[in-house]
Amino acid sequence: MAIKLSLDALDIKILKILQNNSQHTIKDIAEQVNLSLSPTHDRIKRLEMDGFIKEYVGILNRKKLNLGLMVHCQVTLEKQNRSNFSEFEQSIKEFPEVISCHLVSGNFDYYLNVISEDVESYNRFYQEKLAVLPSVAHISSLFVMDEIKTTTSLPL
Amino acid sequence: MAIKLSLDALDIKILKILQNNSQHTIKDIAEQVNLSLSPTHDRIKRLEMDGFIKEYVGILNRKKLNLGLMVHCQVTLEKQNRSNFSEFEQSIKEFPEVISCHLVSGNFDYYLNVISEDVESYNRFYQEKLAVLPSVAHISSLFVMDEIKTTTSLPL
DNA sequence: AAAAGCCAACGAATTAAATTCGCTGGCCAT
DNA sequence: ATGGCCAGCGAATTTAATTCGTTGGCTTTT
Repeated sequence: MAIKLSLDALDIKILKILQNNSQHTIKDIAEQVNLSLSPTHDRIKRLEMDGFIKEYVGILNRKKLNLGLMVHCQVTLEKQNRSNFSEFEQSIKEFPEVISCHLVSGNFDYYLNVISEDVESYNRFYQEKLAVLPSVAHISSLFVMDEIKTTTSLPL
Repeated sequence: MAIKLSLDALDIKILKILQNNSQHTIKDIAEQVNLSLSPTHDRIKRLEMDGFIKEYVGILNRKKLNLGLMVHCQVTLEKQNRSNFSEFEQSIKEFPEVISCHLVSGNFDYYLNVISEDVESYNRFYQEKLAVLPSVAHISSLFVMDEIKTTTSLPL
C-alpha cells in the first residue's frame, strides 16, 4: 500500500466523519461517501497507515470525573541556555495533569493547560511539581471559569 | 440500566484504556481488567450511557493536513453588558477554525486556540471573522512555535 | 490509435467482534 | 436464616471488519 501524496474529496469526507465520531461503521461511512464497503475500508486503512489519522480515543467528561478545574499557566524560563528548554519539556511530558503545552511567541515562553480536581489539588501540583522545576523563572496562573468550546475536530 | 453513582477501580481502569485508545477490542480490555467479555461490555456501555465517556473520535495529524499554524488569541470584550458575552460565544462556536475557547480570570476575557494553514490564512480569519465581531475590544495573537504536548487523556 | 499496465472500486466469502440472554453465586437487607 | 438483588459468566446470535479475486476505466507507451 503506497503512500498517497494528495487526498481527494472522498478522503477528506471520510476524515471529517471520523474526526467527529469514530464509531460509525464502515457501512455507514460508505453510504455517506457513496462508495461500497471495500474501497471505503481500503481508504480508511490507508489514511491510518499514512498517518493522517493519528489515533482513536474516547473523550471523557472531566466534570463527571471530579476534575472540575482547568488552569492556564504562562511559564517563563531562565533564558540563559537552551538546555533549560528541553529539560523543562521533558518534565512536562511526564506530568499527567498537563494536557497541553505549547512554546509560544510573546512575553513568556510556554503556555500550559492543566487539569485538577480543585484549587487545593492544583496548588499541590503547582508547588510540588511545576514551580520546583529548576529552569522555571516565573509562572502566571489563569483560572478557566467557563469552557465555551472544546473540540478535537480540525477545520477541513 | 440505572445510573451508577460512583465508579470502582475497574471502571477507572476501563476509562484509562479507552481514553488512550478506543480501538481496543472488548476482549482486549476484558483481559486487562481481569473480567470476562460480558461484564466488561456492560461496564463500557454503562460508562457511555451515564456520560462518563462523551464520544469517540479520530485524532487527525494537522501538519499532514496542511494546517501547520496554531495561534492563541487573548480576547477582551467591551465590558458594558453581559449580552456581549453570549453573542461572542455563539459566534465562536460556529467558527471551525477555533478549536477551543475558555472564559478565564485575568487581564483579558477569553482565550482561544485557532488552527490555520499559514499566516495569511490566519490573518484572513482574524480580519474577516474575529476582529469584526461587534463586542470585541482587543485581541492579542500569540503564535505557537512548537507543540510540546497535546493529549485528550485526563489524569485519572 | 491500439494495446498494455495500473489503479480504484466492487461483491462474495471469511473471520472477528459486538451484542444478547438466561443462568449462577455471593452479598446485603430484612 | 432467607429472599431479593447485582455482578459476573458462557454460549448463541447478530453484526461488522477484513480478505481476495475480478472488473472496468484511465493513462501511458509504442
